[in-house]
Amino acid sequence: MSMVSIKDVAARAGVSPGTVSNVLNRPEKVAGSTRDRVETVIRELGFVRHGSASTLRAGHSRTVGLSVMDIGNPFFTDVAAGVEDLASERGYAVILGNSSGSRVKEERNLLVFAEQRVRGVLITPSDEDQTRLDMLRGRGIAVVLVDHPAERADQCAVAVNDVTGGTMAVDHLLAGGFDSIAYITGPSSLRQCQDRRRGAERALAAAGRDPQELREVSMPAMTAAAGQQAAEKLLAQDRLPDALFCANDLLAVGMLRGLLQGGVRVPDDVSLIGYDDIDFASATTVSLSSIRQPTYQLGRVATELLLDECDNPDTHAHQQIMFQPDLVVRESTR
Amino acid sequence: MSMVSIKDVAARAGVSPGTVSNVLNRPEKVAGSTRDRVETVIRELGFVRHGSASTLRAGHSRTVGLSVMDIGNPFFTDVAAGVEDLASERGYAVILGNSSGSRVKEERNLLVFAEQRVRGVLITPSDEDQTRLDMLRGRGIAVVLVDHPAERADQCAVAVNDVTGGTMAVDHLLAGGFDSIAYITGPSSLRQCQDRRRGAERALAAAGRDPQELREVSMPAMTAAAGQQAAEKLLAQDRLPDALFCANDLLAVGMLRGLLQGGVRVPDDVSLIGYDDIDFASATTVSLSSIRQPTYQLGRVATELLLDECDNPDTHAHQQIMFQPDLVVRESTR
DNA sequence: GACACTGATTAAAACGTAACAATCACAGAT
DNA sequence: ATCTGTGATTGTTACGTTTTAATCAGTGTC
Repeated sequence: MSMVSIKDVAARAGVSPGTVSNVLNRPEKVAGSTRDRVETVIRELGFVRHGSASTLRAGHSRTVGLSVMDIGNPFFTDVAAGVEDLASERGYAVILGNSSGSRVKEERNLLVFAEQRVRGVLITPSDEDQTRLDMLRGRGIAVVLVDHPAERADQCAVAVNDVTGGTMAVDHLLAGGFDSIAYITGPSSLRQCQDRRRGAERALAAAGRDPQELREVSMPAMTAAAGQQAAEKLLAQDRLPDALFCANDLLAVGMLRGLLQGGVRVPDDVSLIGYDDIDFASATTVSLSSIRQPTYQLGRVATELLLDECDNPDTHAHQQIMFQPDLVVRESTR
Repeated sequence: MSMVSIKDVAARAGVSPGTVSNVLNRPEKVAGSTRDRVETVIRELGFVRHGSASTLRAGHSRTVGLSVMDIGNPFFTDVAAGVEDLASERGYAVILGNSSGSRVKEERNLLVFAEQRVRGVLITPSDEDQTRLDMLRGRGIAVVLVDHPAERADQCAVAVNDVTGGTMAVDHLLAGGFDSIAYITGPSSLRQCQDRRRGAERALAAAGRDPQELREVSMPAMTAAAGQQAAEKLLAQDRLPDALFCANDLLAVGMLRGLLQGGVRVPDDVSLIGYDDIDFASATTVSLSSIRQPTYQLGRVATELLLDECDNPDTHAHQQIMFQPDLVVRESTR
């Protein structure tokens, strides 16, 4: 219980608390001999800096917040891996918040970030409401959008072109000669879902077809469980589409499971393509065609921008980066 | 930039800072009318409590640390979901640290936890070294072991019986009449890997066979990539085993992929069983038999114990909880 | 021997909050 | 009119660190 403070270290080493603080934060300012002495005492006493006291006095912490929509989705864990790698290289700690797609949970996470006085926040926003983010910025907290393009120029953002991705997916399905195509999607409030749909419609239009004929099955979540329910919905209808475009791989995995259980053969009866190209996509019953995104890079680059904004606020120039997705063809569309 | 503090709120509401603090922490101590007034001012000014100042003064924070071995493994994200759900129900925030199986990263995460003065730590330890955990306890930080039994009685721990699980898996394989069985495992330093092996050997012994005949392929990581490499190793050997027991499902997924690519049929040529029963296990090319663990519960119960130790330190009694695993049979062992 | 200069160290003042003892206002009892 | 008790509020102190200005001890110069 007896916390050892910077004063205890100072007393034991025969220096002032200020010197110990210098050893910790500006080692070059203190003479080699005293530095060594202080460092041994720190080790002897097992001193650990009180982060809160430090943050309070310094006015800022060495942590960043990361808010993701679904920690159970490998897409986001890959992003998180990229964030954490770069952050810890730069000596920052990451506080991870999972909103599970719920607005209130996201709000609560942002509140925690604000209370902890994180240096910056990386967020995959679950809606288009910018006011909460502006609130953070007003508090001097840098905000970078992840997997979301910026509609304004006064912020950094890193995204992947989802319209292009949607077009790629449906172009690929159309090339297979499929007639009726359905789009299996999550909440239509999600920009990702909207954009991928727009891309899909664009592909139809480019092929000289009516974008309106794209059937849609919308689910409240983008999980495997939701995908399976979508399959049941589809099977209950009279006529099955020829090809399915799922808004992410989890939906596709669940859809695949549901279809097979319903006796539908993939790709013989129905073709199927997902989105994200998560690691498991190549391991499913029928391996999944998908749209690959540079996921890890997404997290890493976003963090790069965030830390630049934090550490060089004067020279920092906001950037909006847009990656391009890739088509990965596997069995489910052969 | 201009941070609004408790004093600003107090001035605007015409009360003392102490009263504002009371509104925040012991609302029942303050008269209804003043409470309402203060609360409106808080909203008007957009005041957010300075968590660091609060922690510094109060001597403890409202956060717990969670250190997992591999955030890319669905097993751990399920555990994390359980932890986060209960923690946020109780008003605690979770700081998630991913050690990626590296001892130094785990150490670094624990240091961050100590600096942040978290109230408690939940950890899936990556080795048997208790000194670092005792160090935390010495600082007044509660520690609960997750997915790891306690060898001492002075701590809480929540685990699943891995020896039983290993026995179940190999019992099941033996019941299929398989002759030569191999154990595909991660680092042998991991208790999980050891215990599951012991369980496997026990099953062999109980069947009147020599436990020594269990072949072993040990990989440095427990990922799908490692599983695929293990498959290549196995295929390079002259004779393939009849059945494979993989120490977790990620290894099994990779193994499955590797075997199929090598032209080996599952389960016709080789039977395969994994461990954890992650969500994807039922969606793989050949659906995976596995050993199911109460993963979400593991995280939830561990957090329950941790918060009890934090909030009721005097009445708290340390508990060691051991869950039992279940066998799930699917195609890969039919 | 006084001087300025340099590099190393220190003393002291914050940072925003929680907690405790002290004060206050006021009603009811004597 | 005084006292007591109660509930509401306030003043003050301390938490552990960082930071700035001030002090100190040398070293070399004129």
